[in-house]
Amino acid sequence: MTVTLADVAARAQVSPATVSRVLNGNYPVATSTRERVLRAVDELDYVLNGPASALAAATSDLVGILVNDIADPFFGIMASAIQSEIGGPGGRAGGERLAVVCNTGGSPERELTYLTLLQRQRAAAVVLTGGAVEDTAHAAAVSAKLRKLAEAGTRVVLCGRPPAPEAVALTFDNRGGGRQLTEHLIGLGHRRMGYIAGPEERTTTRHRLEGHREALEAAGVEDDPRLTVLGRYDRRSGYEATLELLRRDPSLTAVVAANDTVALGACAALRDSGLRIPEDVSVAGFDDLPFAIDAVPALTTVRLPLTEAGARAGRIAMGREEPPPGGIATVRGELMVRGSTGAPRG
Amino acid sequence: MTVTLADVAARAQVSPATVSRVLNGNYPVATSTRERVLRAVDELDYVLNGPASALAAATSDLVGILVNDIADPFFGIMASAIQSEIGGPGGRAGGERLAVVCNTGGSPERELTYLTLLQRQRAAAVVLTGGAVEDTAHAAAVSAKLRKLAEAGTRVVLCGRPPAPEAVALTFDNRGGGRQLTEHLIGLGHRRMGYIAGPEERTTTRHRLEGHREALEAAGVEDDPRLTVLGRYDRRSGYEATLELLRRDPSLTAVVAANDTVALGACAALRDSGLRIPEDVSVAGFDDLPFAIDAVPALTTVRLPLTEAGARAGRIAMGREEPPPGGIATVRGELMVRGSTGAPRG
DNA sequence: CTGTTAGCGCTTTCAA
DNA sequence: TTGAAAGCGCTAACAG
Repeated sequence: MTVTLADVAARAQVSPATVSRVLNGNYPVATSTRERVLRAVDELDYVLNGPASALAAATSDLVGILVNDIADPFFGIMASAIQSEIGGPGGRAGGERLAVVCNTGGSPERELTYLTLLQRQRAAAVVLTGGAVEDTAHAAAVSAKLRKLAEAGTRVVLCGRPPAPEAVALTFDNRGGGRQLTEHLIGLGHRRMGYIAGPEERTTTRHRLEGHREALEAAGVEDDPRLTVLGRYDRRSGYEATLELLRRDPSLTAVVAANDTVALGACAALRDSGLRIPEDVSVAGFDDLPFAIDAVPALTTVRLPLTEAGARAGRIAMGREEPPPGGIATVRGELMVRGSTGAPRG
Repeated sequence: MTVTLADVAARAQVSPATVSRVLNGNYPVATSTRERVLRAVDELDYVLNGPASALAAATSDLVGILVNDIADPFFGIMASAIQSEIGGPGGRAGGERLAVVCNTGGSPERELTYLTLLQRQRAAAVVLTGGAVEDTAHAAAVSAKLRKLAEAGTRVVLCGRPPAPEAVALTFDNRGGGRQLTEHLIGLGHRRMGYIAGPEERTTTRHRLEGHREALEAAGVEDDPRLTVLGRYDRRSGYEATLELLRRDPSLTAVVAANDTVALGACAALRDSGLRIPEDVSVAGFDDLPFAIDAVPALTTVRLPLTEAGARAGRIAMGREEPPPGGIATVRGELMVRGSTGAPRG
């Protein structure tokens, strides 16, 4: 019913082995033979059987990219960059790799499930993006999984995620970025700043917050715990947290958000409260996603080179670029000062 | 070296077939036997070999989701909804399906490549999202591919894409949405409206534009071809097209954008040109992505139920919901009137 | 409810 | 440069 390699071989009057060699292009085959085979492939409209091929070769063309939230451009941009370096020629069979992105939704269980599924598929490589969850048990489970994947020959790369001994890592300097941002605000004269953090157990959350606190401490500014609110990485969280902060301290002059999306929610809450940005309250985000510049006023934020980092992670995953020395590279953010931050009122 | 099903069978003192049955859960097995097997699986840390399993069963647990631009939340939101209905228990082996998203980048070649790759993997289902490219040759090639996939037992579902005889389709009523939007503007008194369209060959572009023109015609408003500019579905395109429209006709009183992202760019261009929204120029978008409400002023747009449609497409792809009668369902958009549109000046 | 027995379609030594 | 043959690890009849 479905066309097999044997059918192609028969038609091209060669052995199955030869067809396989032509298709994989990793073995010398006479030009005339190759052409005959290729013609037969075309005529029969043959499509290689991936599972069979993967079974025999003990490795597949699958490359998995794990993201926490596929609806968030932060991940979409990275995933796109990673994929752009993976898809296209270069794979084993037929010269193509199947770069696929898997959405964990930020759930540790789903992360593990996807890792297992990719392991089951004998994936050629796996790239994990974004912050990790800091639960000890989960971290250990992920580590164990990554180790097994690596042992089975799967290349494991972390992108925008803290280093792990089992993998090559391109890490974002979230702490440094957070520090720069708060230093900027302190430099403008702010002393009472609200901080809207992400989910508690996420490394990204912790590092950005730590940077914020480092800056406060270095400047001798009091770190009032009531001015920090935990939330999620979405707009709504920014909106609600801002109202809460305003309730706790109506005199605050700035709001630092865990990321740009949260910052947008913060802006909306401030506007709805009749406060002007930045005259009454300054707002800062993080990531510099494309929409940050379209906020009104444009958002002061920390630009993370998502595309560059993703592309590099993709190349490393494909073995087309050397991993950084020690297996770890830190990618820094760049402070983008725009209209949403200014001197405090009064 | 790597643990196989036979190892598990030996350890559990049963036949390989029994282990397989336990793992696939699609066959009666005595509870005590099952437990013994499960224990052995655990003890040996066994992971099923996906390719082997797919080869033997002639189908895999892979479900592919094709998107035009993974960095665009329009697709991210749909993909997330689709995945949420697919991942999790219910699959064949180990009860899990591998829902993966593939980023075509809007390229017809990559679309075809991914389809071939998924065909090669014997994917259980494929969901194609977003507008199609209207090139005859490409359309034919895609049709042929979809037919082959369907013949091979892969379920094919289109989500937010025009219907095709080879598949079940949930189509967005882009034409109707476009019409509503322009009717709304005409109702406010606008007569000179600029239109920023998407890429020429995309069905989404054409349908939305057709809706716009239908509304103009129905109201007897002149459709000046100079007021329509083609572009891409991104912010920059909206920015540049708006400047161009302003150059062509400084008296225009409204700009209708192909989607929200483009509308954001249009807003930026208007602001940079010293024009107020909506006092000087009204702006409208399409899709109602999360950030639309955060624009200043909030964007008037057409809300598309991306999450609902995606979830439904996912269920249909899994065979957990009946396809709509005739294989086609039209999903309507809802006009969201917000602050970015108002009566024309003067 | 469980075991036996053939393959699934391809890759890859090993020979020629 | 090509062919023959032996599996890769699993599933699915078919018996029992």
